[in-house]
Amino acid sequence: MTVTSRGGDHAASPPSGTRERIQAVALRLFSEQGYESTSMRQIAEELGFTKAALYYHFKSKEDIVRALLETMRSEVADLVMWAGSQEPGPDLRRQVIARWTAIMQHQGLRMFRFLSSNYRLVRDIRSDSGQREGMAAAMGRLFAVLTPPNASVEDRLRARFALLVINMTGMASRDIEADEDEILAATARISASLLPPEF
Amino acid sequence: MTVTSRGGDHAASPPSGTRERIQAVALRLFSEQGYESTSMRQIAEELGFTKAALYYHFKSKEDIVRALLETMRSEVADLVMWAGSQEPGPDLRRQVIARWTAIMQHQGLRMFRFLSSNYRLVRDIRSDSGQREGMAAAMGRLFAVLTPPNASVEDRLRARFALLVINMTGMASRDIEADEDEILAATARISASLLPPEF
DNA sequence: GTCTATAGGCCGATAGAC
DNA sequence: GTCTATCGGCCTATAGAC
Repeated sequence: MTVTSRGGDHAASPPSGTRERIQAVALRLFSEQGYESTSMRQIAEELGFTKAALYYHFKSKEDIVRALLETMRSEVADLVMWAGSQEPGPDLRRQVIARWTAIMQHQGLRMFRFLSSNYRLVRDIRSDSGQREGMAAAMGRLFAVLTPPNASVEDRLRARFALLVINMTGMASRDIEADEDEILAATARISASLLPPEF
Repeated sequence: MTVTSRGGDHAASPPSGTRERIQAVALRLFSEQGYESTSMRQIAEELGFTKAALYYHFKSKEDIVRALLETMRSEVADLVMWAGSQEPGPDLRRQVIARWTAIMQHQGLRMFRFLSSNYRLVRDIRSDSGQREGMAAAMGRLFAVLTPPNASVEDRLRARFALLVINMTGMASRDIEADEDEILAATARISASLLPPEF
């Protein structure tokens, strides 16, 4: 998955890993400082080379965002595909919460932070690149796993909040002194209690 | 409250309302487009004058942020003071949710969006202005109203999530087709169900 | 209170050498 | 793949006229 072309040569070139390193650094800086206040120069210097070298790997700053979006989209799509292959039921819903938590502990939290702080940027980038299916659609299919077919508005909201509280854990626990593990376990219980009742 | 000085003359000058109009426009643009991509020129033109005139009212762009922070801080402090004067109990907790919802429907949602997208900026601005008590402290006292004295980690998280879901309603309901009123009512029920049980 | 004009700096992006 | 050098543009902020 994610077969995007290099800047200089063609597709599927030997995996130097430079693009991935650029993406990771860029995502970290975007989520910590904001997209606009992170310059191409800063990203490059953090990686030990100059801005011009960066433009060899990505043809523009927005192109880095496009790559980040594709990475996250494919991660969500994978989770949805896995969920679609399982038996529906309370057990599946608990496992979706666990997997979502795992994604959010990887690069996901940074990604989520970036997405919610740059709604317009992301929307505008995605609308000019004719993408097959966006992350919003993938999220919609994920929520469908968590809700009965003709769920009420409240139940549909509950499904969305059940995943959102996981993303908000950092913000909510900033002033709570307790191990991270205890906080994550408590959040998982709260998330499960938010899910709409059995169906 | 909020007796900050004008740019040109001294304190308590006649309420031309220009500062307030500048704050409102700036907050809207900051929350919609981001702080960095909103320029002083754009704020000024939206109000029908030029950038230089803006610098008469606020000595810098960060100074606008300082004024916005003070406005929000005093709103939270007022809510905390009111809650402190009431009888504790389930009824008070429901009313705090209702008042929080009201604040968030005023300028609060924009403020919250701005705060969570510009954590570093806000922290750096507040640390060099020696402010008596920050918003974080005011929020802490608000959470205390919603939790028993020696609450568990889970209950403390529940209190924070109960308020956070109200701020997250817009994001969670983006793909749900229903009136705003129905969504708000459902969110209020979910928020109440998140509060830690009676104490 | 609002204006024009400008200083001084950083930005994204490109050209072309190595 | 990485570099130096540069372009054109927009930014925050200030000076000084009205």
